[in-house]
Amino acid sequence: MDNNSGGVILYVGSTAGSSPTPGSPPTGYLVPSPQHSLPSSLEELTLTEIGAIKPPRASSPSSPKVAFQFPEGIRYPSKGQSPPAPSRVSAAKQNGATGTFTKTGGMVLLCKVCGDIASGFHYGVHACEGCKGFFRRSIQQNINYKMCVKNENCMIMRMNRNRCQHCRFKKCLAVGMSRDAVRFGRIPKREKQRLLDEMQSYMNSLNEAPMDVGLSPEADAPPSPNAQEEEAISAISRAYHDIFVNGQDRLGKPEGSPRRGEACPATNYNEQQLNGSYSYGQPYESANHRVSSYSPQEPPPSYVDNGPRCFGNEIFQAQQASYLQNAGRYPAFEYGYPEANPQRGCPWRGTTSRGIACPLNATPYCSNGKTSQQVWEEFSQCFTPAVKEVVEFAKSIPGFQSLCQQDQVMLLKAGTFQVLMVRFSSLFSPKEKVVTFLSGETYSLCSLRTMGMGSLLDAMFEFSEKLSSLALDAQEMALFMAVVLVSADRSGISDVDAVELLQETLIRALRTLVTKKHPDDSTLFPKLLLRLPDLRTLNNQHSEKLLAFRINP
Amino acid sequence: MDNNSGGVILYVGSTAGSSPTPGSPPTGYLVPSPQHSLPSSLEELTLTEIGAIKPPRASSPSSPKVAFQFPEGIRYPSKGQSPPAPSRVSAAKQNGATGTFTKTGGMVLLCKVCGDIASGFHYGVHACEGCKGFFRRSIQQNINYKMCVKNENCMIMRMNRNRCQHCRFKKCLAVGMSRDAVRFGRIPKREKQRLLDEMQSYMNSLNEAPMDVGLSPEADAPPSPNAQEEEAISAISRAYHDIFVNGQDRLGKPEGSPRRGEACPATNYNEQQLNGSYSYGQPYESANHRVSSYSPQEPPPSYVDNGPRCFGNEIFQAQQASYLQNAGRYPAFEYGYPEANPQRGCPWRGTTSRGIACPLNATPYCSNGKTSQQVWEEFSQCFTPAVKEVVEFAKSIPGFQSLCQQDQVMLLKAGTFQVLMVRFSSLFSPKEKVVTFLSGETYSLCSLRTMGMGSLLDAMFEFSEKLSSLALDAQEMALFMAVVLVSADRSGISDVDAVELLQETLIRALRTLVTKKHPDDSTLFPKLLLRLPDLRTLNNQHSEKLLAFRINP
DNA sequence: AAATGAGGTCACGAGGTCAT
DNA sequence: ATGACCTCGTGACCTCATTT
Ligand SMILES: [Zn+2]
Ligand SMILES: [Zn+2]
Ligand SMILES: [Zn+2]
Ligand SMILES: [Zn+2]
Repeated sequence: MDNNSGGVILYVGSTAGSSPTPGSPPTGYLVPSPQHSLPSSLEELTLTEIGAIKPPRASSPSSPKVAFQFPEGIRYPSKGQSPPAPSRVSAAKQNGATGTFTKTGGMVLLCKVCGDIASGFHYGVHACEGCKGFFRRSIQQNINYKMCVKNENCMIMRMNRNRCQHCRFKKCLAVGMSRDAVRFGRIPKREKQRLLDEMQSYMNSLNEAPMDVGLSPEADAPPSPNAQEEEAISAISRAYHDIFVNGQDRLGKPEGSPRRGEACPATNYNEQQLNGSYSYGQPYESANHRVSSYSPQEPPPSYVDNGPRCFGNEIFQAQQASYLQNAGRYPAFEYGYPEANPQRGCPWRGTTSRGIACPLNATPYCSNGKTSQQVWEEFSQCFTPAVKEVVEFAKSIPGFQSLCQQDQVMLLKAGTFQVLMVRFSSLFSPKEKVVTFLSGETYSLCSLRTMGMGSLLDAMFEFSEKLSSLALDAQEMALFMAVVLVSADRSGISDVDAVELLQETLIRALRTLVTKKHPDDSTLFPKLLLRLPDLRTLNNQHSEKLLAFRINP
Repeated sequence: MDNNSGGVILYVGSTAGSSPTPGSPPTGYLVPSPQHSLPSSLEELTLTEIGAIKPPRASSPSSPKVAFQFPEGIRYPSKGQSPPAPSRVSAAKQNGATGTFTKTGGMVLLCKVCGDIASGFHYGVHACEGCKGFFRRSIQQNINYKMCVKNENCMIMRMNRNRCQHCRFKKCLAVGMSRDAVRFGRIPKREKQRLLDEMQSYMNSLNEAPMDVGLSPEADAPPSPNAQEEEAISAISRAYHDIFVNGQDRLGKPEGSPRRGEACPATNYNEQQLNGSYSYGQPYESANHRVSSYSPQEPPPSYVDNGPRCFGNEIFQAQQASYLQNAGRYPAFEYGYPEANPQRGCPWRGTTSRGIACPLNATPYCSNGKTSQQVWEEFSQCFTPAVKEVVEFAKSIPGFQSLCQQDQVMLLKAGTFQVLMVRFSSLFSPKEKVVTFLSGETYSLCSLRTMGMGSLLDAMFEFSEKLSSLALDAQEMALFMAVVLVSADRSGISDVDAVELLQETLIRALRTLVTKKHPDDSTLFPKLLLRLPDLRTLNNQHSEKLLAFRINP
């Protein structure tokens, strides 16, 4: 891959940059710069901001913004500069390393020596300002750096490049820096084209075969954030489709065969942990036994994704999809549940006995004989099959399985209800205040209210209304669900940082996606995020309701 | 993390381009650079404070040194740059008492570890020569300082920084010093500019002059759609400052006279509605008689604070901040240590009887005789004053008073705790797991835990950590608080649309602000929004905790 | 003319020094 | 052991030669 020209291609993107123009109207996430008209031609590609971690630097207001992201990741101070002049783009930089880097047709290159952002092609190699200066100094005064205190094999990275001059210089030479490798003047057209092609194919390869992970020639090239996003988007979209849309049929089956084989690597949560009587919902009080002493767990936040790889971006027409697809597909009995099986169409249809258990079926006449508590308990039970799907879906989120088991379980406990709420929100029809079942039957809010779920139902309707007004498509819905899951309450999470990291990645991916699909509506993304608090509250209300019934039937 | 490297910015006078003659008195403030004119009074004030801060520096009593011009930060001297101001300022050094510290565009930064004047950005943090050297020595020879003789929670300040190496080193790490965080080379313009802007906005917020925002020459007067945003930003920033910063002193007083008169227009909520035993917290169950089980009550938030002092972030680093602000006000000894004088500084100080009621004082020894419930109840009561401030703050949010009274009340009920959580989050020091009071005392999580607030406290710490990592400045904090308020649960809201509209406006304003201040960090805005779900959960946990005590003391 | 990198410049901070 | 100073390597920016 990158080779000769040295340097790792990081990002590119022709989507509108999301970095809001500083000072300019806020609306804009994305808003491509005015003067840059888009394009197809290579040269036109503008760097987009990657939503990344701390990235983009916006230059002067009108200039095309650039963004890039940083590979390494943990934290860095930002920096950057903003030259009024269009040509040289100055990027922001994170930690101390940075510079004005050039954007070659929309890509950011990394320093071949230390991985920092390259400012150009120096001494024959794409290098950052720091390494460039270091190399210059090294050859000018013929220095004799003092021997390496270690084994002469120090890893040279942005953060530690100054710790061993000996090894840094060695690395410089190793990657090919040389006084006579200099190239003057502007980049030859064909060279530029070559770079672009390379990038192009690199990007493509990411889509087709996400196995990039270790392929980078230089060990130090972290996966570009963008690639990460793309992968997350496609992996999650696919999982969504496979599991929630196509997989519908499996809903309720006692045992599920691993998704599509490959999609479901290994992990099997302890039945004790996540099963049986699910009590998703904020694990508060209960799960909190973690109290004082923190649990030891130390799962490495390593990232690598195992998830299924993506394919393309087809656009599924979401909710309706599953709705339609499943109609008439489930044999009622499959949901074997307590009582029998009442209505058709209801996702948890099989779970309930004739109009009893499934709360959604809880129309007045259905509540015969059962106490509210029973109904509620069953209500929860009904979700068992759907819960399993959520678990599968979770597993397919790139990075989710890298979390330690405990954390995976905690997130699922706290987030499953929320994910399901999103998933089934289309069943609520806010306008008419009715719940529509797969069977096509509808129940009015009023009738359901008699079950004692008044406020919860009101809130659910409200939520559904807001969500549906956003009119998300399947891909967006999928990403959003993933975000919802990893945004669940962190109580009981042992490695919060790892979760946050994952969350950040997914949020970024969501923004990228939403921004791409609705470049004209910059409010969509924030609106989506604002649904999260509502979901938490819904989750709490649900948990409480359940608890209330248990304590005080 | 990152940039803000932390540190307290102190503004010091500015002389137009006159590089301070070393040794010469700083008198020369004034003549602010063309575009930046700051109130001279302010400058003087600051200078004074500096003097106060470094008192012992015996020798040169008159050493408030430093003066500079406001950096040319804005204009790029394209050609021969002529840095009028010598970068390295050697402060008065007559007797040998001196220090070289850098003045970044007219401001002096304080050591994040001990509060002394910082000499630069060392190991990733603004630190003084002493702490820098101390940290260097600590990591070079891997030292094992002997255990702290106290509770490992020694306050580290200039005067006593050498008393406990263990705690000093701990503090160094806590504030982020690390070999991996070093930054070499010159400060990127961007960052410098950012610091300046922050200071600027801080200065502005100090002034009443709300309209500062765009004093820039060309600032377009035409009311753009952003006008609304701009207005919201300045109105809210001002209110924040007036109410939470200046008004601090009133905290804890049983009764408060209306803020600064004007700030408190008219509206007075029915005492019955929002008063006495506040029950902010999610109004769910309660507010709407909807539903079944739970009894409504909600308690108060818990925390404490002390105050005032923290403003945002970069600008004032909590403890130092209070240190600074109070300088000259309190007899120096007050800052002493834990043992010193417990009470002062605690906001609800006045509300409680000696060391009893204030939950934060609820260290084991304080909880004498009281039941947990009592403590909690009183704890809640303590917030009465702070709650009133939130009400005032709410009223000053453009558009808030346009909502119907009921909705205003509902939002306040559901959102006050959350606003307070944000407001006082700086009192929690996640790293050390302690809560710091104005008095300088810190209470460990452990001791507070004995009060039975375990999980809630854990969550609060977690939240504080996340929030502080975003390093918001005062303006951002203000806007965020406004957003938090209007993003509270909507249960019981009669005109949801109106609230949503207001929310949207505020969100937009927040984004504009954040984007303008951190053009290089596009993830900040989403990160902020992601705090909302956490706040909801915190709110619920809090409500529950309170309820639990009431039901089962 | 525009693009682009070698070199130079000098603001800055890591480390070392040494009086205290 | 501390911390005020000092030295020198770094790297953000700039200028200018070279090439398209
Ligand atoms: Zn490099
Ligand atoms: Zn080495
Ligand atoms: Zn210090
Ligand atoms: Zn100590």
